[in-house]
Order: sequence, then C-alpha cells, then structure tokens
Amino acid sequence: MLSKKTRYAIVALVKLAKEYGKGPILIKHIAESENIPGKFLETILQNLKNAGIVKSVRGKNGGYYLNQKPEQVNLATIIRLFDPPIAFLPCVTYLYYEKCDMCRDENSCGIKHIFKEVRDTTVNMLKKATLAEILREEAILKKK
Amino acid sequence: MLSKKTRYAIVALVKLAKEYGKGPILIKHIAESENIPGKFLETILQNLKNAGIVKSVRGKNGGYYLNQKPEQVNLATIIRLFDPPIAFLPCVTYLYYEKCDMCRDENSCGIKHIFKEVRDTTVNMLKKATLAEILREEAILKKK
DNA sequence: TATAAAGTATATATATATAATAGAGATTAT
DNA sequence: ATAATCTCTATTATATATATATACTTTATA
Repeated sequence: MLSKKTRYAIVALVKLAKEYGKGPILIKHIAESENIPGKFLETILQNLKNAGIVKSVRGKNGGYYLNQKPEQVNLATIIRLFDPPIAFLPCVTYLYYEKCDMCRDENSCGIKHIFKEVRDTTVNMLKKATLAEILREEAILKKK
Repeated sequence: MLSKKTRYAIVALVKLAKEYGKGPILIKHIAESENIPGKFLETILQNLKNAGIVKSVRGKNGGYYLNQKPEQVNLATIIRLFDPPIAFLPCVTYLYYEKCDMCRDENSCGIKHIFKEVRDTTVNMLKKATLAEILREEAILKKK
C-alpha cells in the first residue's frame, strides 16, 4: 500500500495540474480543497520541490506550481520519491537492489522470476499514468 | 514491499512443495535449509496451518507438510494471509475497502481508475503463480 | 518602511507495525 | 519413561509513519 504521504503528493500534484499555467497556488488552498493536513503538505511540497517537480514563490502572493508539463510527470516517479520500492522484493528492485538472504542462486530463483514480471508490468503502467492522463481519464469518467 | 514474514512463508512453502508427498518435514530442517529464524518460522507455519494451507504432525517424527497440491497454492493467497492488501490504495482493495478520505467522487476519480487496473493485473499474475508453477520455472532456469 | 502573507527549516511526539525471542506446555514414537 | 516434536502465550527491540510545533526568512504593497 502507498503511504499517506505519497497519496497526498499525488492528489496535490493532480490539483496543481488542474491549475497548470495559472501561477502559484497557496499551500493552504491545496490543503483545504484536497483535505490534506496543512503542515504535512508543506513538507511534502518541499520534497517535490527538491526533486524538481514543483517550484515555489516565496513571500506574499507566493505558492507552488508545476515545474514540468502535466504530460511529463508520471506516477512511477512520484511513488519512488516517497515510498519504498514499487517491487515486492528487494532482489527485483532497480534502484534499491539487495542480495536475497535466502536464495542460493538468484539466477534460477522461480520466486524472483515471477516478482520481476509483476514489477516490470506495474512500472510500465505507472509510467504511462501521467498527470495529464489522469485528468483526461477523469474527464471521460465524468461524462458517463 | 512484502514483509519478511511473507517472504519466509513463500520460501517455506516452496520448500514443502519440493518435498511434497514425502511426509512431514521438520521446522528445524526448513529453517536451516532456507535460512529462516527457527522460532519465527514456527509462528508462520502456525498461521499457514490455521489457513488450511499446511498440516502438522505432533510428537516425535512430526513436522509440517502441504495440505493442498502445489498446483492449488498461489502467491496471491499467501500474500493476502500476511501482508496488507496487494493494491496500492484502500479504495481499490477487494477485501479491505475503505472510502477515500480525499475523493469527492470515487466513480470519476482518475487516480483510483489507474490503481484499479494495476491491482487487477497484479492479482491475475499472482494467482497464476502457483507453487507448482514456481518449481516448473526453476527447472527451466536451471537448464540455461 | 512597516506589516502581513507566504514559504523554509529544524526538532519533537506519538502510535503502530515488524521482526523477532523466550519459555513453559502438550503430544507422540519408540 | 524419555526424547523429539509441535503449541501457546508473552514480551521486547527497533523502525517507520504520520504528523505537530515553533521560530525564521522572504516578498508585495499600502
């Protein structure tokens, strides 16, 4: 399961994608409209800023806005920023690989083989899921 | 990521599948051959027993053995026994559904829509991954 | 230039889950 | 009778998740 932090990050970014091009949006405004604890959202937006996904304007009339086009921000990137690896096992992660402490031979491990397939499939789906794609999907769902 | 408990459970069950039909296997034997803490494995096997996946024989010459054919035990079942839901979000789980506290309208939520697709795909793959399938795959990988 | 509106930075708190470990008890083959 | 097993109930250490608090810095504008 995703942590609340990751979920808040996704929801906040979808909100910023909706307001893309309209200048900086207040933390407070995002927190209230998306039902996210304000102080917690501050640290989340800081993390997103350090990762180059959003930018901020300080001082009066400040706020946050997307630093990339909604087509360029995908869920795999966001999840990897906050959560432990997407994969089910450390031995099939891309960035956080750890040698399996149970395996005698990883190359012939049937368990690893299956979880690698699951990981690859999942990551592909999450990479296709950009903020733009999420908004497009919502527009379709609302018509129904 | 899967918990260590789940990983130990999977590895122990694969071991029991290898020894299927050979009578009860000692906890100690599984623990040593698979590199799992013995006392921890005890509680794991108890859980698996309560779920009807393995059976035990008490007393001398006792031990554990599979209660179902290796073709009938799949990874989705095992993971669900120990870990939180397979899905990334509470609003797309089958057994542990929780209303989303951020969503205004779940039916038109683009985020939910994507994570539902990911969950369905993952669960299908894990259901196909039976103990028999894992052993079959290992035999193929070893030949290479 | 004073002031209020914003974001920034650092520290702390609390609850829960994970990953075991310990030890006495019950059962069974020989 | 006894040694080999599984069974049951507690306990504990550590880490992580989910925040909250407080003081600080920056900026627009009246």
